[in-house]
Amino acid sequence: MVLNTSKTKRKEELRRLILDAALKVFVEEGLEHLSIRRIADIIAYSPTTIYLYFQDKNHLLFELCEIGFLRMAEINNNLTGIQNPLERLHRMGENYIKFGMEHPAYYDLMFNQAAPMERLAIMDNAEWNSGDRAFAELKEIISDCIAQGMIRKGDTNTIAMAVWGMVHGLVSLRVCKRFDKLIDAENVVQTLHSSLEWLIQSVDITGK
Amino acid sequence: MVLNTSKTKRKEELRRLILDAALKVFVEEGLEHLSIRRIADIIAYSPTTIYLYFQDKNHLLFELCEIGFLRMAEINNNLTGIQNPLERLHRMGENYIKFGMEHPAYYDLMFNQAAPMERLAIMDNAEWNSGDRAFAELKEIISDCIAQGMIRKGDTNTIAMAVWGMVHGLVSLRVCKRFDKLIDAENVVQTLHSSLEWLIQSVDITGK
DNA sequence: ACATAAAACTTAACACTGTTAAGTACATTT
DNA sequence: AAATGTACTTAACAGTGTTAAGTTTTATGT
Repeated sequence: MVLNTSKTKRKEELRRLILDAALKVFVEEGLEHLSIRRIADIIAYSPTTIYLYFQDKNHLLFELCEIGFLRMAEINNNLTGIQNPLERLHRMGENYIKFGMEHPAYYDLMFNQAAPMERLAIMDNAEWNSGDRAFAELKEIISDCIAQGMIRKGDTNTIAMAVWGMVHGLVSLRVCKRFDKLIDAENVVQTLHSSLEWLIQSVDITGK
Repeated sequence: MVLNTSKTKRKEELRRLILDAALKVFVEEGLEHLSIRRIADIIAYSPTTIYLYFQDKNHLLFELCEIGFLRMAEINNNLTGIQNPLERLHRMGENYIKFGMEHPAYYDLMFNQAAPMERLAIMDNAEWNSGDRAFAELKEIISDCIAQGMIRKGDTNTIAMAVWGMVHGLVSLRVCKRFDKLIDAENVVQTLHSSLEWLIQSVDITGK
């Protein structure tokens, strides 16, 4: 069967229209205001039409997640050129923080919300390609760090989880507003970066 | 005005009954199944009665959070007796993981969900006592670690955020099921502990 | 003991939510 | 021109948080 006929093209166009509308709402007004009916209003179709293009809301949210991962990959383009793997790791963390601060709605959806993952959980043979790719990239940098004796040795998966965890924790607590009543509001983002720096320097074993 | 009259006592009793029912539902069936009407059914009152005891659902969820913090504090009772502050920190992290694994619904509510924090955000003079207490305890341990030259020096707030972040990140990603498609399911919890161990040992500067 | 006042609770409704079964309008094919 | 198939809509179901208004129960003062 031939793809990219004018039929499938028109199908793809409306699909994209739905995603764009969804994106607009949840970026500008937050995930709690993103409803099927709201999307339908914007694109001037009936709510049920959306179900002809997405199995259910979780599937739609998963697609928004995927778009988020693309945006995140874009930000990580500035890693090329940094030879020192620990510096790469640091910069990757900085990018992670930057992404979380600039796109809190995306971040929440990609790493905190249950909905998008439920799509994956249901069909248990499905793979999480975006997650896999990002995690593999992280593991490669960590392998390099170990190979060059820059961080403590250990199982790559274990360290990758540790490093991902430590950066995600900072961003997640910020996005979920857990620092708001504990840390002076003006300094939170600055302190986020300081925290990452402290962690990277603590993990660095060169010259110790 | 005298407190604890039979009037206020009966008020407190139903209040407690509501919280207990809410707790039962959200622990056994998850936060997404916790509705005002569901609680009302269990306690055999009309849904609107709940609004005589809680301003809105966010306030109720905040109270559940507070109960969660009490449970967490209980788990941390095993810290007394550990003199070495870095060991205390490690154990505190272990407790954090344990709590997250045993009470994922609580954990999600306490650290990921927006709803309970919105109660605090609205009335901007309100303090987050549970959070303050836990954060202060963490900062004290970190002060001790610094004083005894066990971790890199730095601003206490910065390091407290870093340490909280690194443990929360691990637990949060697990509770939000972000490891499920990346790490072998049987080993996740074990790897969580290994990751924490790697982090603690990396942060430890004694004997370097 | 009884009228009055106050507290406790319920009914009915509003404005939403995701989702589905059934039906319509239109374009394409035979 | 009739039949098939695609694209889309209408109407409804079962659920959500929340509120205004009304009812019932309890407590109080005389």
